[in-house]
Amino acid sequence: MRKPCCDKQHTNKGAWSQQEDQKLIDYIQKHGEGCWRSLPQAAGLLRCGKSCRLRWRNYLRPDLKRDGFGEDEEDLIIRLHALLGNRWSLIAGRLPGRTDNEVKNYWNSHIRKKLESSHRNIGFTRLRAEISSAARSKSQANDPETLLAVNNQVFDSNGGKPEPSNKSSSDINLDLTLSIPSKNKQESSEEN
DNA sequence: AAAAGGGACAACCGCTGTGTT
DNA sequence: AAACACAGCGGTTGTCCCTTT
Repeated sequence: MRKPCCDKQHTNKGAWSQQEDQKLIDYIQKHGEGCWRSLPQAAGLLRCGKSCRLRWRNYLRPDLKRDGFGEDEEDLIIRLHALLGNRWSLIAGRLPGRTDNEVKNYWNSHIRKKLESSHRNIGFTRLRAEISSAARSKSQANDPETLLAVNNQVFDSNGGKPEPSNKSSSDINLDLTLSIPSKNKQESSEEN
C-alpha cells in the first residue's frame, strides 16, 4: 500500500483563499514549478502537493484563458474527442490556454448534452463511425498520430470542418499533428 | 419572496505511467 | 527485475449560483 502523498490531518481542503493563492503564486514565481511534494511546506501552505499542482495548473497559471469557449474551440474539441475519446490532457494540449479539467467540464456540461439532443448528433455519430472505420482499416488504428491523420482525411472528404465563426481566434492550433503535450504547452507558454 | 432543481465549475480521489535506486 | 517515489490523468463529488415554480 502506497503512503498518502501528504499528512491529511494537517492539510486544508476545499476552496482556496486569496492568501493561499498568493502564497502559491509568489513561491512559483520565485522558484518555478516542480517538486510539488515539498512545495506546500516550502511555500508555507497547509495543502497537499497535489492540491497545489491542480490549483496552479487549472486556475492560477498566468497563460490561462478565463473567457468562455468559442465556437471554433468547441468544434475542435468535438473533432478531437471523436478521435481520442476522453483523453482530456491530449485534447487540452491542442487548445492554448485551456486545461484538461476545463475541457472535461465543458464537454460534460455543454457539448455532450448538445450533441445528445441536437441534430448535430446525427452528423457526429456518422463522423465518429467514419473515423473509426477508416482508422480500423489502418494497421495502427490505436496510434493517435494515425487517427489524427485519418481524421483530417475524413474531414477533407466531408468538405472540411464546420465554418469557423467570425470570432475565430488565431492562436487555436488547428493543425492536428500530434506532438508531445508537455513540450507543446511549454512552447505555447513561452510565446506568451 | 422563498424553496427546489439544475447547471457550471473547482477540487478531491484513486489509479497509472515513468523515472530512479 | 523489483520496489519505490513522484507527477499526471480521468472520474467523481461538492459547492455555489442562477433559473424556475
